[in-house]
Amino acid sequence: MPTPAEIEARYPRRNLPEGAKVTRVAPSPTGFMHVGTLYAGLLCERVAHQSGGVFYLRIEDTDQKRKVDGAMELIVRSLDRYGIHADEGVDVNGNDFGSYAPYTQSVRRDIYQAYVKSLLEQGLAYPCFCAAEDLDIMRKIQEKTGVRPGYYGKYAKCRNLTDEQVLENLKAGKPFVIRFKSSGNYDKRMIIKDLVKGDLALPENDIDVVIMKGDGLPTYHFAHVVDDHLMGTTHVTRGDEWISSVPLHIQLFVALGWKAPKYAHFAPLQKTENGNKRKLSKRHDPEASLTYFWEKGYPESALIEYMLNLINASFEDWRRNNPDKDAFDFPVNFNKISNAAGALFDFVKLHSISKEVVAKMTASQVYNAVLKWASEYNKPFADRLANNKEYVTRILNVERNIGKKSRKDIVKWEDVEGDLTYFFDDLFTTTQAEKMDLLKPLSESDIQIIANEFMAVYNPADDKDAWFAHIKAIAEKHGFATDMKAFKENPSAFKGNVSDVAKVLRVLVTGRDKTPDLYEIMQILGPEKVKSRLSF
RNA sequence: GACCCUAUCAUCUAACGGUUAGGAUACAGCCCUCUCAAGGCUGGUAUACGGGUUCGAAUCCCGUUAGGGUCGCCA
Repeated sequence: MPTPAEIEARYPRRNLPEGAKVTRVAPSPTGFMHVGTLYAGLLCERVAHQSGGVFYLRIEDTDQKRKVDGAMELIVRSLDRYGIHADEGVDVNGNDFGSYAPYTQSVRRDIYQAYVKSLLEQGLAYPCFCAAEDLDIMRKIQEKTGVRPGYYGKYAKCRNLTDEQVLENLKAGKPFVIRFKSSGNYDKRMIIKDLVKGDLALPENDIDVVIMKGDGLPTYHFAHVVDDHLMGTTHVTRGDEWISSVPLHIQLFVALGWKAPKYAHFAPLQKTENGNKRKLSKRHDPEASLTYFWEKGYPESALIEYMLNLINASFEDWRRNNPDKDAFDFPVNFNKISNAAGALFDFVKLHSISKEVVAKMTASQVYNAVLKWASEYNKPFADRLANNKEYVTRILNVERNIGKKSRKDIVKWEDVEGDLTYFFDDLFTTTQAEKMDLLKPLSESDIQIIANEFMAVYNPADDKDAWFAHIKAIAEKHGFATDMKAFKENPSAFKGNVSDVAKVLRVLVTGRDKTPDLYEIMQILGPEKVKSRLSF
């Protein structure tokens, strides 16, 4: 086992310029990627890199029971996918890169143990032989008698075992854990400076927490302190469920003679249910998992922009003033994180952001993204896309005026297939009856006449104005208003207006009464398809 | 039960003792218009409640209520 001095020598203090921040994201390999991990990762990555510092990835796998195969890969790929790249950490195969390796806690066992040993020697820690059942009973008694539950003060039974007693237990082969011998006074408060929450007055920790478990691995508390010291983390960013542990963590830093990092605790993402807000839960909420967003095909940049918006509300203004900049250029600020009570994960807002993001993409960018999505989640659709690249790209280009007033109707890649149905004969399944239903007030013979007359004059070579002139002419001939103002002033004088005539063509050609620009649709479909759909 | 945190439109939030309480999203209406979008314009009973402090409170203090969190050999 190395000595603390040897370890310190192996992990020297980082030599970084003034103000450079070192942050990390530290997920557990449970096989579940929570959106909150992306949120934290994005925040930390931005803060570190915008300050000229270091962002690293650490795998917190001290709970071997929850470890899942392939989880490492999921973590790395997830972050990668959203453009969050660590300077140090592990790769998809779990291999380390960076000079503070290893970055997987279970591999750092001897490091933690060296420090545990040192605390033991200083009398700042002790072995505890209490069984889980004994602790349960103790807790129940405490609850019943109304005392604060926990292993502290007179309830810390193993705290004052003599060397002989300890030796005896060890000889008997009794399992044990190592506890920190706390000198804190619960009735005293300590001021904790938090970058997000401000100053907090928290009671000192007086609980003799477990720092090393029966399996020889550290608990989160101990691993956090040892790793963030050795790896030189300057800013610890994590969920605010950790706030009440900060006094303990500070205590541990002091006991080990180290300087504690700065802390930034953010509130977890919430959702509403039955009128109440609650934490997004991995058990109950599919949208808590990043895989949900992959399955639906939310553009990565949309989720990133949405998260930035939650991190700092000023992102919106920044985006409006910098429409063409990369979202990663947005300066993220700890102090402006104000989701004090926990922000609701708002899909309506995400959708609005996503529409903007997609509207800024070119048709071929959209095509590629949809194809990539479909290859994984909708194979038949992927084949169709691959076999009709130019055709689909043309379709996606309808009313796509980059930088100008572009259509904003695609939220996520999943939506695209449904918008394409009437461009393919085998997907175009609207029946004659359904069409007539959509055109309801008009009679079938009226519809037939309009269709026939349009077919007679339809020329694919016409430009849009000429095309529309035909529709107007038909409208006029049959008593439909061509002047909207005139129609509005006296609707009863007309059979309808031009839009009703256009609607006939729209429904016959597409099977829908709401579509993008009909002229462009006809151009893309080509005269053959247009004619066959207009004929009865 | 103890301790901690939080409370502004439906939602995310701005305001850090002086604003007609601002913006975005959503919603509604109007305009534009071959439909739908997009775009433009307009709109709405927001400072949880009750006390203080102050010339002046969303902002500071106290209490109430409501939410969230922690009290594990899980992180």
